[in-house]
Amino acid sequence: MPARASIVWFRQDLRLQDNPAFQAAVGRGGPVVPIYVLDDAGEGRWPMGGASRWWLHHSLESLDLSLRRLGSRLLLARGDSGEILRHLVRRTGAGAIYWNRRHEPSATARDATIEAEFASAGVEARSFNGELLHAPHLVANRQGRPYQVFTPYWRHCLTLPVEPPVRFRAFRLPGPPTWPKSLDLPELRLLPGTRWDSGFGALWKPGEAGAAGRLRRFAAGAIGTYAARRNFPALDGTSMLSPFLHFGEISPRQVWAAAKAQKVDPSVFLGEIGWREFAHHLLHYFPDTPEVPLRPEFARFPWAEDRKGSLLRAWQKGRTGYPFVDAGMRQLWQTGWMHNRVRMVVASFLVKHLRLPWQLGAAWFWDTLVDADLANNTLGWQWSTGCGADAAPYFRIFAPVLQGLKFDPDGDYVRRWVPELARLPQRYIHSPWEAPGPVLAAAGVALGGNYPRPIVDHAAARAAALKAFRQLRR
DNA sequence: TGAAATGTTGGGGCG
DNA sequence: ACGCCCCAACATTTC
Repeated sequence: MPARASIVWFRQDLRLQDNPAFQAAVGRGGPVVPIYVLDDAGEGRWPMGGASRWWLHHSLESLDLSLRRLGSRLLLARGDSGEILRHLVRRTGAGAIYWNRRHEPSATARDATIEAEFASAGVEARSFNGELLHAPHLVANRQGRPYQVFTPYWRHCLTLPVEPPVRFRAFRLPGPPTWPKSLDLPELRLLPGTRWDSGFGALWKPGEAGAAGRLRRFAAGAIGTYAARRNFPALDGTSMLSPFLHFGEISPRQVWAAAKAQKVDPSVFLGEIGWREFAHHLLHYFPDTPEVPLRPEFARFPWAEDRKGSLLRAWQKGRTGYPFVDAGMRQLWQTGWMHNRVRMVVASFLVKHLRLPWQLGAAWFWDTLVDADLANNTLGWQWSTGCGADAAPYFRIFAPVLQGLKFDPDGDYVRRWVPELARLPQRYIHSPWEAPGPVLAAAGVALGGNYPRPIVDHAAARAAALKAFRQLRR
């Protein structure tokens, strides 16, 4: 008797290589029915943002193409995951449904319900870990408590074995006798109405092939100089794998194996993979941290008034008057991505110089980053604010001019993303307000005209932030 | 993966 | 030769 069909429920694992759920379905030998379900209500308070939807659109297109090369295809649906999957099981007579776990609070709760339902209905429902090197609930310190400091967490993880990636090779993937109904990709309406995404396509190739290409290039090149060059945003010194990892177009095990295969010491780079693991570990144990500070005293932090939202808007648009900050915010808007050094600087600026709530920054990043990831975004913002795990101490306030001088010494990053300052001499590129009038005029810069004056004074803002943080300590 | 203030040291100009 | 001052360079402390 031929095996009954198995359903593969694709989520944030949009790949065929090293995909445990997909591999389990293939291994069963019967027809395989791949499906992706867009379930906004199932995401709780965090339905995917605009940039992520752009990415998802192209990634689904790419996965469908890969499956079609094997004589299969990707079914698309929109709505309640449980309902759609129940219907699909009935329609295909499937005997099994497999998926790779996600670790966000809303997803784990929903998946547990779905798994239990199918089990009691006699359908084999199994979930796998394809998203992380180490399942978050299996890592704890000697007291059985979650780690709250990165270094001991990662030191512990480095003693654990990492599974080698599983290679998938096939010419044909058996499908069902007739394919159930599917939405067409445009019907998911993932692309924006107004085309703010014009700059995305030139930089990004979403999908498994794009991910593999980027990893190959990074492993053959920049990984060797990662430690020395990663902090300079004008250089191509980082892997830029974050969106591919978020959507699971490549697995952390594949990244791990590729990094370990190089002659150079990859430990600084792998430490960044470690931060991703740590973020998921924390979100697992502290599921309300996307909204609530881990340190409770921060509930009474004296945030500044921004009645008309003009400070927030200036930050979002990259018009704060601090070139390094503005360059970062414009890179984000135009490409859906920002260099990590600059993320730390702009986050510190929003929270400490403007004293606006970190949740506003997290929401903006969520909507504009192609790599928006609930665990990473939450960790990053709470870390920057100083209200989270292993957090920056309250007195650690990045000075936007100094950060620019240190990490963009030639001003190339600013010139690229803030073109109205491009003709300023290097000496003034990070502090145009210090330039003499004739120098500004010669460079075509009109402060308060085509480029703003600083919206806050650095020294005064720093003093006010320190005062607010001192108040919190009592 | 912080910045600024304060302290220390030593070379050099100068009376 | 000596003391004094200035200041750069670096170290330490503080927020």
